[in-house]
Amino acid sequence: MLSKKTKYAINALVYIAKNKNEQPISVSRISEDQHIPLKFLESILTELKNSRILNSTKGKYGGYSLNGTPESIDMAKVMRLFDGAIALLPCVSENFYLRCEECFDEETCGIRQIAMEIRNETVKRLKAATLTDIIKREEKLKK
Amino acid sequence: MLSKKTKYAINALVYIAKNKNEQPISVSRISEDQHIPLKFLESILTELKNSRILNSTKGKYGGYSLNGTPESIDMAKVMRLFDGAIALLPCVSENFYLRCEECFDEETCGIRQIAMEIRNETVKRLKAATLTDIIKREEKLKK
DNA sequence: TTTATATCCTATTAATTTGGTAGGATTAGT
DNA sequence: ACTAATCCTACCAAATTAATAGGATATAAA
Repeated sequence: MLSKKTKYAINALVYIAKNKNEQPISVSRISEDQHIPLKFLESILTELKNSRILNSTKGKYGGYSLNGTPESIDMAKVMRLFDGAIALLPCVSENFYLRCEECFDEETCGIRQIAMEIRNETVKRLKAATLTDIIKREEKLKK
Repeated sequence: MLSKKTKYAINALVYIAKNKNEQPISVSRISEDQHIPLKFLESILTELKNSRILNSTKGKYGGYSLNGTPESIDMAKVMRLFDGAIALLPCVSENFYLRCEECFDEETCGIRQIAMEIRNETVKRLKAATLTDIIKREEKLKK
């Protein structure tokens, strides 16, 4: 399951991407439009900024804008930032590898192999899910 | 991520499946062999029994045995029992559907569609991961 | 230079989930 | 009766998740 943080983050990013020709967008505006608790959203956007997914400008008329193109920001990136590993088992995680404690021999573990296949498939799809892709899908669904 | 409960459950089930020609297998034996805390395992096996995945026989020489064939028990079933939904979003869960609170219109939600595709793929693979399949994979990997 | 409106920073808290224990009642084979 | 097993109810501790509080700092415009 995605955490609320990740969902909020993706919603906020999509929102910013949709309005990216405008000025930087303020936390309070996103908070109201997307019904995300203000202070919570603030901390989320700070994290996104710290990991260089967003830019920020301070002061009046300031706010947040995408750092890269909407094609360069995908769900895998956001999930990993807020929820950590995507894999079902830590021992098959690309970015957050940990040995499974209860596992005797990693190399011959049956469920590990399955978890690895699922991770490959899932990561592939999450990486394809860029902001652009998400917005395109929404437009198609609206017809 | 799979919870420890799910991992313990799968390990225990695989263990029982491997020794299924023997008498029913006791919690304490599985606990020792698989390094799973006794009382915790007890509660896990009780849940597996309540949902008819295991049979139990009480009293001396009692213990647990598979209720169905090892082909009929798969990871999807076990995961759903202990961790709930497999899907990344509650609104695409087959067995634990819940409306996404922050979502305005489910029908036109871009990330929902992505989550649905991932769920389909993941569930397919988890259902294929029966006890038999897991054991076969382990045997292959051991060579 | 004041004011309005932003982000930034540090800390704290509340709620939920996860992982695990404790202690005894009940059942059944020898 | 004894032994070894499941069953049952309750409890607890640690970790994670979801937020809130309160102010410091920066910036554009009046």
